Amino acid sequence: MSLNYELELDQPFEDLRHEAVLNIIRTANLLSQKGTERFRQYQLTTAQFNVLFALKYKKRALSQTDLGKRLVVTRASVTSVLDKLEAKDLIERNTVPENRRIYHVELTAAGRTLLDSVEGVYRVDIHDVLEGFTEQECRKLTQYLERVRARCYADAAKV
Amino acid sequence: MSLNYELELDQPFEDLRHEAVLNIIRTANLLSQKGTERFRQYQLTTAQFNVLFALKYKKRALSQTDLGKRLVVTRASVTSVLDKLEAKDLIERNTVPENRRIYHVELTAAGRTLLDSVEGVYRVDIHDVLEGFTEQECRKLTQYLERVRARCYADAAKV
DNA sequence: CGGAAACTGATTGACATCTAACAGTTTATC
DNA sequence: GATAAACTGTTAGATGTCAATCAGTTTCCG
Repeated sequence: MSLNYELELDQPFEDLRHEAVLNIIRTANLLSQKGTERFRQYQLTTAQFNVLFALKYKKRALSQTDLGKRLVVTRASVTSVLDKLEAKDLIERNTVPENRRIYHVELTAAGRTLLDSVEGVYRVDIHDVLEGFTEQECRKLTQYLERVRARCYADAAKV
Repeated sequence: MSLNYELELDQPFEDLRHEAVLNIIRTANLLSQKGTERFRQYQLTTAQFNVLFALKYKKRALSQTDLGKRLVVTRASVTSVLDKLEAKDLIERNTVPENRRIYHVELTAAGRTLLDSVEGVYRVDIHDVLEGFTEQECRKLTQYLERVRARCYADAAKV
């Protein structure tokens, strides 16, 4: 399904770069929406799932700031999402004697159990969405996107 | 910049498909953020810019529902964004005698002037971000993403 | 030691988004 | 023609996000 059709454009895209950028954003939105629907079946939002997922696979204790960097979100957002998860007893904030400014965020047993349930379906969804892609094509797609991100960082530094 | 590095993963991604999906979302977030910063220089949010842009290039009169479909957001969201734009006199809601349920949304002169200013810089940004991509590579990237979206639609229908 | 600077998490206010529900209008159907 | 169904825009409430700010806490230097 091309964007031309979706956007009701009379003529094909005049600008291949513009088309590519819009395609990236559009596809990400669609994928996010798909995730949102899936997570809702478990009374989770995407932000909440992302936190649980990050906590499950962390290699070291994470503070709220760490989580924010990991998920590319501000500390304020982390606070808000953790409040919701804490209210559901899915995570806990543990004080750290060595540094009284921070909390180490951890999954509770309930949080781990819930995440384990969602994760299975989540991984199936991922594979469904990229069904038909060879390993080579996955790598190529990833490489393209890494190049785009590298340009974003370069531009940001330039400005 | 690979996601492995960004996510502080000790080991390379075990799952190429998962890596590709996360790359799509991550890259879109970065691009959106870049847009947000740019638009803010003109006191516009991304949603507001999207509306103005759609209105400039529409080929026929658009109702609020039409705008929602075009931008892939709900009618409720359109109402909210239009309220903001109308307060700034950038758009207007015109009643339609033939159908008293709907408004035809149009740019005001001020709205068109503002958009014309932003659009120039916006297009430069787009090209910066995809600098180094050949036409062939842009097409390939777009094709990959269209395939992903096609799978999303297929899956949604299946469920 | 002591004050300045940096860091952390929380809070507030603005925005966008969604779902669900509502009221007015139009269309369809009997 | 009358009633039901569908459509349109709005509103209310929830969530997430951000920027900006605040209050502790820690670190860094002089």
